[in-house]
Amino acid sequence: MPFPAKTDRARILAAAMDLLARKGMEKLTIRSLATSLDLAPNALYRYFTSRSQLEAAITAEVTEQVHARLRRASERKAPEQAIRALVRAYLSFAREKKHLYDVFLTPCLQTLEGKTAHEELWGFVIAQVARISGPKKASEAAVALWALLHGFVELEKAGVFNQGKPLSGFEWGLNAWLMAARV
Amino acid sequence: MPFPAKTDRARILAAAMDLLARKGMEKLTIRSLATSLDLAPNALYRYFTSRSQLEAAITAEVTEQVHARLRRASERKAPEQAIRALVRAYLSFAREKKHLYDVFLTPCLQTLEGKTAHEELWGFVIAQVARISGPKKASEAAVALWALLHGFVELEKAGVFNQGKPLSGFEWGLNAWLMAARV
DNA sequence: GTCTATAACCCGATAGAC
DNA sequence: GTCTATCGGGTTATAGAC
Repeated sequence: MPFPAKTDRARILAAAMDLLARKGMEKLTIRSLATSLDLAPNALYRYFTSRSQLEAAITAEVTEQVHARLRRASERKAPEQAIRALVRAYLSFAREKKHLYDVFLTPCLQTLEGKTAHEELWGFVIAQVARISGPKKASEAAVALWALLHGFVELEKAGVFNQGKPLSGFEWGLNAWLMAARV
Repeated sequence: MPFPAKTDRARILAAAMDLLARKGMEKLTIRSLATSLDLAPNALYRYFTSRSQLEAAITAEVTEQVHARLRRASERKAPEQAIRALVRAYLSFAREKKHLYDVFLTPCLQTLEGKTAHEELWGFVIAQVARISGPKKASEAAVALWALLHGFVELEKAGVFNQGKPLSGFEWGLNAWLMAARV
């Protein structure tokens, strides 16, 4: 074959993740990505039909990374310790991989049949919450926990509380959540 | 003078707010904004030195609108009713003015001497929270409340909880917050 | 079938005439 | 203070080499 494939979808995605983590989403362009792979820019359109398709694939990949981290952090732990470890892992991911977290909650592609990476992660969070809250209020408590986590990350990044001790505010909120969630 | 001013800063900002509310941030370009004002694109650079300056001014304007809404919603109410009204006003703003809320928590310009619109709003929220929590834990409780609000808005928008009754999840979280905040 | 090359259309921003 | 003209850099999309 005269033009053997010099790349593939996984290779492109890996290069995109690397570029995103280092430079952020605005600097991740088709051209810069192609350059990092030693390809002509439009060669990428054979694997991703548009930039938004690429973004969706990136979001799915980020979500799987978050999911894996939370799973590892909470496994083989008592219910409440599992939640506390999950929370720490979530916040440290958001801080360590700022640029990845930026695209975490944007629309994402389906991974398996009819299920998005977000939905799989959501199911995992509910299961962990149910261990301390029981199944009855697990869904509601999980919404509140995730909202607290995500809201805290974003507000801290935006710098709205000038020096209002944001982290202790988060811990106050987590304790309030635990008080209400414990069965 | 051969070229009398056809516009001014307030006029441009008003047109930008209108365009933003109707079409969203991606459609708000220097060119589209200039067209809506019947101006050449670069005429705007006399009033805003860059697009990011314009965005910062828009964020300040949005923040002032939110601040005004929350203030109106909570005035002349008992502490806990004021918080509940403030929360409803916040969520309804986020839903009614989706595109405005999108830019709410991005960096914004100073309005008065050395104070951003965000900081002024933050001070107001702390004061409202302090009415039911006391001054001691007001700052921490305010962080948690705002995180819950913002996180809920964003997660709902992202559609991560497939049909996990998001609103009842928020109310569950608000009740948990109230339990812990009440002095 | 995949890559190269290029066209046509957006964007933000700047230079210089009036 | 506004205009025309233009630059550099994004994007999609297509024609054609191999």
